[in-house]
Amino acid sequence: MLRRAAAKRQKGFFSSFHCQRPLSGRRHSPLVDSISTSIRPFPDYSPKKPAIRDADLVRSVVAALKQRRSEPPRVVLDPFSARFRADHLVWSLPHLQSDPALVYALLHWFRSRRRPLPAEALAIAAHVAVVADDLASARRLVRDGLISHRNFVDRMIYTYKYWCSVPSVFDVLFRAIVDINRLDEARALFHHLLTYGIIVSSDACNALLARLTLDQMLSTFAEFQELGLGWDTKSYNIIIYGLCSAGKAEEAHRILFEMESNAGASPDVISYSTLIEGYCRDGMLLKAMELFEGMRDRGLTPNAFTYNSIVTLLSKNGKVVEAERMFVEMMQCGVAPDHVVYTSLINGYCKNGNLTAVYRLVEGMKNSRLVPDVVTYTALIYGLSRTGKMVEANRIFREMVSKGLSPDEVTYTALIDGYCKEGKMSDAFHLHNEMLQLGFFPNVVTYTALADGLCKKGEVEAANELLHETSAKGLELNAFTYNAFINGLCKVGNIEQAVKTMEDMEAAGLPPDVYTYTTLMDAYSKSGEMDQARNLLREMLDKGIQPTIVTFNVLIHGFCASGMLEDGRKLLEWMVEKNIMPNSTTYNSLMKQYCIEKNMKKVTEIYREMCSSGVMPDENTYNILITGHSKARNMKEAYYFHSEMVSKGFSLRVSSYNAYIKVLIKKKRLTEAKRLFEEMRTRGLAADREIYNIFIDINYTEQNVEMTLELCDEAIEKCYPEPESNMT
DNA sequence: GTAGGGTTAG
Repeated sequence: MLRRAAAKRQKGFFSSFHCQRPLSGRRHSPLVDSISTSIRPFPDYSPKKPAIRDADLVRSVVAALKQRRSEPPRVVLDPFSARFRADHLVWSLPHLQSDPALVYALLHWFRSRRRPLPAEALAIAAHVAVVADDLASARRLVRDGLISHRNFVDRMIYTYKYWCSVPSVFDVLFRAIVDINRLDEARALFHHLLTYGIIVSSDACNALLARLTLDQMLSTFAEFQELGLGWDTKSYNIIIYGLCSAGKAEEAHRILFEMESNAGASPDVISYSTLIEGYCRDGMLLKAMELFEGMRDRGLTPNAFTYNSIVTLLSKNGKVVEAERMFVEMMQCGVAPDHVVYTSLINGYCKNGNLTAVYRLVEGMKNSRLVPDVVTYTALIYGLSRTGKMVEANRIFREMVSKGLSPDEVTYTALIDGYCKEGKMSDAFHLHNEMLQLGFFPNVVTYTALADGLCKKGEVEAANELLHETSAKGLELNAFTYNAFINGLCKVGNIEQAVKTMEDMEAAGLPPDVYTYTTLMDAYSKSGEMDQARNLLREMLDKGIQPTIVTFNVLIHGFCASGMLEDGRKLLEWMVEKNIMPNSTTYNSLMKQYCIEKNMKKVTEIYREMCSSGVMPDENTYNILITGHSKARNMKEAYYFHSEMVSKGFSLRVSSYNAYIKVLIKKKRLTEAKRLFEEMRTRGLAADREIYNIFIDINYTEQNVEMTLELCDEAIEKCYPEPESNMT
């Protein structure tokens, strides 16, 4: 009798829980509808029934929780602790369904008793949380469940129907699986849920998409779409980003076209900006600009990201004036440049060495109340370092630290490289040690800068040792590293070892590039081995590596210096054909050799060609022309170029002074000769013995005793090397 | 779901 009453009570107690809402998959695609015969219902849940004593305990616990909710759960629940098992927990949950806070409190207390939460309890609590729209709790519960129970997904499905859950619970589940990187499991869940007629949301699937490799991304995209998932704009953007990151901007562009014809997911600012960034990364400015205009035509306003990609590419290509034009346009269009865009432009001017513009932009940033961050400071330090302003670079470094910003390995490397470029290797290594002490890890870029610094000082052996240590640390040397080292070997005259290192480089999976070849060609050129240089050029071209202006200049210089002027000229023609515009260095090589061969007619011809190509003569050009014309006794030409040179603020070098002064004396232009001789002495430059002798004679003849003696002393000091002493 | 900083050749 008693047992029957208890049983009745028990039934009544548990039948108080009912599912009111219809259960179904939230979204049905046509495909899923068409195969709806294969959709199965969610399983029925048949929880184990409690015995009477258990039901009583559950009832007491539930009542206590509900009635004493203002008290700490521990105080309320601890008295039940000894008898309350995992089963009681599950049995309690139906009575707390409408009160998620109590569900969480009970679970929390149970776990605090160092008892593992059953998968079922976590699954039920997750359903309760999602139904109550408490997604943050749902995420935590699901994550817990997934990490601690292998069968958690099954439990979620098993409890779904009974707990009147909603399909979005599976979005939470799916995302959590993705978040813990169990990507295959996520994919399997997508398929499994389809059998219940549920399609995971595109938003949850996007999280999966973004974590896949490009190939998986593309196949999953196609596969899920086939299965009825309607991907959204964000999904397409992930694909565009994936393709662009793999250097496949053109394929990404096809995706954009696809979006434009697909009403469900039209491209937005991010789609365009991502693709523009992709083209910019590949250096395809025209394509990027085309898209930039294209997006505006479609009524999409470029944002700071969009502008930044273009500003960065222009800066990288040395077109910093155009970059700034873009920057100004951006402001005119009402898009406020942020600290990233400022940093990009600052970096552009730093590469350019234009510190005036850099400081102007820093002011602009301040006026816009934008705060420079580590990247901005690093760009500044880099700009100062590469223009040799190490004192100022250090000051900025300290300023950065005093503002609470921590330099990182990139900041340190910029500063270290500055010292290396100045040849101050002990300062560079001092900073390297400081980095280590502060717990920063120098990387391959840092070591490349250091090795290059050592190489430039001729300390190739030390560089070699450093690079071995670098490798021993597990850092992988890159093409920059090899090229710097090959250059070091070449500069100490060890071409053989340099070529061997190029082979090592290739063996290490780093194909020699245009820097490697140009370095070696330069070495062969300077040692007069033009056949070897030519062989390398052929090898490089066969590999499809395009020569740069530096490559051409190296070779033209080599051919000219070896007296092979015709080959030099042919290369000049060829570079123009290849649309690589020669610069003053190119023409200087040719003019210098024609001067040596005393063929001033050719020199003039090339000079005219240079001017008509719009290439401005540099200081070296004037020195070559003045020396050449002077030696050919063309005083008028020498005079003309000297005047022009002075007006441009360039200076003569010693050999040019000597040649020019000699021709002036020969042509009896003594006043001018004397003026230049004095100018030379003021600048501390040593004239030829011949010139000293002439001026000593003149002064002696004019009875300028004091001046005569002064010049004699000076001539002895500067033109007559002291005989080596045998006394030591 | 999109952007910025450091290393190599004349």
